[in-house]
Amino acid sequence: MSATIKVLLADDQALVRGALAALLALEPDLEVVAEVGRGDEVVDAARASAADVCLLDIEMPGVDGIAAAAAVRDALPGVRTLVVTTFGRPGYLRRALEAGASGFVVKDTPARQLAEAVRRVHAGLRVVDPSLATESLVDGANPLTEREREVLGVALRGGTVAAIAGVVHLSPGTVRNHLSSAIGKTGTSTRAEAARVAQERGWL
Amino acid sequence: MSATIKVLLADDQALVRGALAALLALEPDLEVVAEVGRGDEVVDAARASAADVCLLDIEMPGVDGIAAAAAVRDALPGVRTLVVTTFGRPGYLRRALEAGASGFVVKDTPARQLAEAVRRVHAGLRVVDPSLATESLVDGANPLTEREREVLGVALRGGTVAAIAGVVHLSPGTVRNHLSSAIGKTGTSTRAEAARVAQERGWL
DNA sequence: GGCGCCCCGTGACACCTGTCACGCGCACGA
DNA sequence: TCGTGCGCGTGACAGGTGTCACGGGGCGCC
Repeated sequence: MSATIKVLLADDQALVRGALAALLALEPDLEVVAEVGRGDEVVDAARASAADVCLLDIEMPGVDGIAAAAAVRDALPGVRTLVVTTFGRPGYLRRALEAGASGFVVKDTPARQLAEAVRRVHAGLRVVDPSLATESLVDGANPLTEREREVLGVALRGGTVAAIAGVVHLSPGTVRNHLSSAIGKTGTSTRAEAARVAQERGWL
Repeated sequence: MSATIKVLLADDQALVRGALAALLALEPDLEVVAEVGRGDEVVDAARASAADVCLLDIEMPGVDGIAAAAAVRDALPGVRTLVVTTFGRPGYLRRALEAGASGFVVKDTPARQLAEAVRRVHAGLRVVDPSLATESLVDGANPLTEREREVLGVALRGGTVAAIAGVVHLSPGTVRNHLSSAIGKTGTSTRAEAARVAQERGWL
């Protein structure tokens, strides 16, 4: 058990990663022992560096921060994870906690609170952005079924129903039905709108 | 003429702002004299703090970083601006330079280069991310007409042709023609795809 | 003055989309 | 066992969408 808390940083933007490292380096009881730019490098780097807390951004190429948190929970049960993200979507918070994250912080929070959040997470406490905690309760669960999420995720990139059907290996008619259902559940009238709304709410 | 370079930070994410401040504070010849979270506060803050260089993020609520750069150029001709952004869209680079920015850096760049970029900008040099400079030349100018951009920008949010027509005060048929033209110019087959592609290329 | 380009509008057409109804199979809980 | 919900598929239909052709007007340029 070391005197300092060993922190791993995971963010795809090198500049932000370096900046966060500089910020945390100001704290005498924190030590940045590893930096990675991809979600699939988190577990290996955390093991190699014996990190105590992993700071994970959600938006990363390949494996995102939520999946990385789940991987850390499964592979390194003693390591805590703290998800830091740009967008305060309620769905993100819920999914992050389900993935075993101990904390959830938005990038809007003051810089000084980050170090404190790291300490709390390391102490075994849960840290959740207060502005999101209430929103998350009001929001509730994801009403979309798995197939609806899948179809809507592909629809997010545009393309026709036939193209979507090819990607998800479904009949075009079934794709239309799922899209129609998703449109109804999001209160929209177009699949483009539905995909946008669903993504904003973290339902994808 | 002061010994240190006075830097103003503009980024809507408080955490990133603080982290960048910590990063730049490591350099003895740089001094962060102001931090703002909105584009429309840049000019006033730069004037009040007598900043030499303004570090501007593009993605900001209200006035974005590009518009802020133009405002600084008009109001404070002696102040240099350096645009820092998440997305390396060629169109952003061109528009930033047109707005009078002296530099353009992506958040993917190594942290150490940021301080160097600030020094070069302060010295009157242009700093452009090399990976984007070539792309920008290949890409060329924005092929979309003003009305096409307008219509496509509204189409980005989804909604039907009639809804778009209502927003831009045009006939539905005209909206369809503009969308059709934009679809052709983007090489796509759907307005949702066209809007996405156009945004990725910085054409909006 | 012609010419080209862009903006704006109309009309028509094939095609795609969103919706509804209906069916089948499967898993789960009462 | 039955009912229920979900996934998957089909068929049909009104309405929206993308494309094309055709006008007219304004503007800059040779």
